[in-house]
Amino acid sequence: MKEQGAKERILNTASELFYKQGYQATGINQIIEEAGIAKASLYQHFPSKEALLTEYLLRTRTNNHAERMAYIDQLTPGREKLMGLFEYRRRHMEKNNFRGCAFVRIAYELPGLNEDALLQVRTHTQTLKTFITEQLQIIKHPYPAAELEEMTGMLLNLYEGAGLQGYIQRSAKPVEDTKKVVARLLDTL
Amino acid sequence: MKEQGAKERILNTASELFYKQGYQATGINQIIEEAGIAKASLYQHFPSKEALLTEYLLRTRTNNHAERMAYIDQLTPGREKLMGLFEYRRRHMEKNNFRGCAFVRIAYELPGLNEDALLQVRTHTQTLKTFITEQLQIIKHPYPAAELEEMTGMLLNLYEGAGLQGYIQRSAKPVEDTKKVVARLLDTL
DNA sequence: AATAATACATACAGACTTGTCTGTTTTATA
DNA sequence: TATAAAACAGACAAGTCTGTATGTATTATT
Repeated sequence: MKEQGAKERILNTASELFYKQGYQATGINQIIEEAGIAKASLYQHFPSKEALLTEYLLRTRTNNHAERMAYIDQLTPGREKLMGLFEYRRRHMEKNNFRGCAFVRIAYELPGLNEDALLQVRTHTQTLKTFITEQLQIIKHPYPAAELEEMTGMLLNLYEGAGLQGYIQRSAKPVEDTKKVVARLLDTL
Repeated sequence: MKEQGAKERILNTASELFYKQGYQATGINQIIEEAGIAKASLYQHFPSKEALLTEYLLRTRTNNHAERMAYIDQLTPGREKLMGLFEYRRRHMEKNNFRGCAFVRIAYELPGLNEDALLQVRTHTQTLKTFITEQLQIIKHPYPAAELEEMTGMLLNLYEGAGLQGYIQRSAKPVEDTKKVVARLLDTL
């Protein structure tokens, strides 16, 4: 059966392996073997391993965002959507065996990340930040700019900090605990 | 001049390189070259590269802790010491060109980290947690157990989250902003 | 059915990796 | 000063890595 084009199959396999094993630990040969394609075919679609990384990051960012939004869209704007962000992270962690955020992983694995890739990581962060700000403004309106920015930063830190702890402990508890704290925090607004 | 023993020189060089470039990106050959020792000498002191990693983590944990405490010891217990933790992180980041926490780096670079190494990472986290709890108890006494644990987790998340953001943005701003938020947070106790 | 594009298998280059081994030279101790 | 320990230089093994090249087979289009 001809499920999908070679290019798609390569990128799917590479993405999975990059995320699970890391970029450096994943060799071209493993990718072509698991994707079931020839090496020459890979290099016809991607000029280098690094190009594969760039596309992986781009695609993962889009996919992650879409999936997250698909979950959050069902919720009512404001407080509920904000809580949904944390709940989604909890589910994501359990589904992915506590492997953490793909972008944080890459950022830490490759200290000398090229500018393109680093931009993807920063864009991902910015997306989260914007989302948080928007929801906060729905909860409390008007929200003084300085306070709004402060609160946004705080929630982002809690979000990332909980994710990091969850990864290190291989547990959903940090995120669950943080969810409760955030719930209380939002009540004070 | 005979500055230091070969073993020390190896470990110093390896530590520096592991931290700056990452573990995988650092080769044995680079270590011996920059340390100015022979390859045979390295393998007389360390059975493998992985053993070098283990000692690196152990030593870094001890050193980091000692250095942090040397700074914090000058401060008065409670609120000031807690703020000192964040201020120390800010300084540490600037001094180290925003390369982030050595343990977080390793934890993300090597998804399949061996148990010994992972234990070092977790111990580091636990040390921070304990410190935070102690200082909180000084500020507010008695502190109900549930609330104390909650507040500890929150501060740890803010600490780690700010560090992560600072690393990604290569900026001290996230930590500085978080410092202010924490200051206000501690006032409410 | 002929042509063009795509994917195939696989050998190969060249550089890298960790770790071993041999033998020499320096250093410290008795 | 003799002996033992440690560090030296550097070749080598055995394997990995990315990327290229050659030529064949499959697929799609005209």
